[in-house]
Amino acid sequence: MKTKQNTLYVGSLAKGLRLLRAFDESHSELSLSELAARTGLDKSATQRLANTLHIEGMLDKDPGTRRFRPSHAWLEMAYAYYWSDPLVGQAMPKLIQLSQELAETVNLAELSGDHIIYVSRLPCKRTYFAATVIGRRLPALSTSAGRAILATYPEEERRAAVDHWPIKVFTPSTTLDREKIRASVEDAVQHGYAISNGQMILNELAIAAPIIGPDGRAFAAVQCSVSAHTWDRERLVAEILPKLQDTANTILPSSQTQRAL
Amino acid sequence: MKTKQNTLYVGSLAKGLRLLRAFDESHSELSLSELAARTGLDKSATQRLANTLHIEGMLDKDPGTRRFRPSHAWLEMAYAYYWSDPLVGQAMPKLIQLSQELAETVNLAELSGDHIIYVSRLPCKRTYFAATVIGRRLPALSTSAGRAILATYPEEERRAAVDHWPIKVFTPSTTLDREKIRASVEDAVQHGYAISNGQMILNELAIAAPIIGPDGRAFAAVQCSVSAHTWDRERLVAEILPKLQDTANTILPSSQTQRAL
DNA sequence: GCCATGCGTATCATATAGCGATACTAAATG
DNA sequence: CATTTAGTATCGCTATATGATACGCATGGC
Repeated sequence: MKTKQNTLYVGSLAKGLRLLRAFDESHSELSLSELAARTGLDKSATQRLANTLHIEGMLDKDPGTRRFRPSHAWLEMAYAYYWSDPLVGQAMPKLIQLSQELAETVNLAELSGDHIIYVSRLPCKRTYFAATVIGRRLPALSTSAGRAILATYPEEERRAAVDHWPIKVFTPSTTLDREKIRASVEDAVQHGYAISNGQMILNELAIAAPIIGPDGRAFAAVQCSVSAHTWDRERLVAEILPKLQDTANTILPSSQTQRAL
Repeated sequence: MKTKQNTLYVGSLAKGLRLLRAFDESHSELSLSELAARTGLDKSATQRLANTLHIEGMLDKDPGTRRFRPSHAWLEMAYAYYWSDPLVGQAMPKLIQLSQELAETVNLAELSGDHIIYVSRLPCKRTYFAATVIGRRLPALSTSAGRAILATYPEEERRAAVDHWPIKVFTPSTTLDREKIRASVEDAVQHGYAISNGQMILNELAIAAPIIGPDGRAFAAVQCSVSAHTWDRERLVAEILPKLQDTANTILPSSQTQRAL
């Protein structure tokens, strides 16, 4: 571990965090050796760190299988997060209102580097599980929210982002052609909203409007996703967009607060 | 730090976690010295640990004020949690359905020691912020969900819990009298549901039905909270309870999975 | 305008606390 | 029953975290 030759860097803590990050949607419970394998740490280190996390209540341990799982503390962290994010407090009542009016799933997404992360989700219809829980991180370029946000950036930055930000395949219809993405973003520049089609899951239509800060830049967006079986672009723009934009426009991030690295 | 004279315990990691836990609803952003004060660690340790957490992306740092805040990673942890909790996947579509039918706020709460924690929330009406976000931990005895869960326990355990589990005052009408709580729990034993009244916030009525496992014990509950201005106990029982119980009954925790310490 | 205070940052000698090889135990696998 | 695999425990070594100290930069009181 020569991650940093920095005296202000505590390696053991960093390793512990590696263990926590070993858990994700496809690794929801891990044994000691799986943990060791996934983190690249040796068995002893893994043992000590996992044990510490367990004692400190960050990992639950099944007495039978001896496998580790995220504990309730992981949810408490989300709770603490919410209080620290000035946007959420502002937005929440308005999002509830919106979801009731539309009777469709409404999300709040924030930019997080070159990804977006769903900060709040108000599912109104049955959908796949990943669409109902908060905290999902997706490549910004592959989402309507990401494109809507990006569209508020100066041209130079838009270019660079479309050229370099990551893309990942989720469905057969996920757009991989960066020129098509560029067109979609530039379209969003013109109209002030972005639409995506089957990027994350087939037959899903999503529309997003940016939440624009005092400097003209967005770092969050309100998004609504519906089924392509019952909706099309025209109806989306006619029936959903107005309220969506109204909502986005009334959410003004407290000026001094920008999410910094 | 003589937290544990245990060679399987990594103190630095534990201290790092202390820093994370220093953030809560009333401490949403902290400076270095506040962190040091709140954790009881000295300035140097705090500096090193906070810096590490920052480098590892667990804490954001405002370049201007140099204060730390929870990062988006805290939400990603919730996301990972959700995949690890077998109940949530089961329950989510049914909760969405229920909230649509009732047009009232529906929550999923799990027992976590002597507290309950809100695992999923589907707000349908404007309420206070804390009621709209997941991860809130509350004394089980002060909530309808906690009482409904407790009511599925054998008499001996119920007694002990009502005698010893913590209570905290939230509103002028929070019940502090343990005998009244006992009555409420025993009532839930009889009827299979619990009602609470203004425990967390004034003029809030809540009703909860336990999700009962194969062993007859519950460790989670479906809860619905409404305004006492427009609802009363009778209507709650007549109009909400049936659907609430139906929903709770169709959620069966996969038998082998019990949340272990 | 200047000094005092408080806070964030950086440095460094020291010993403690984390390291990882190894050995032990228990439970699966064939 | 032999064999493997995974979890648990031990222990001497030294790399690593420690915390006292010093520095620089703001803020604000006088």
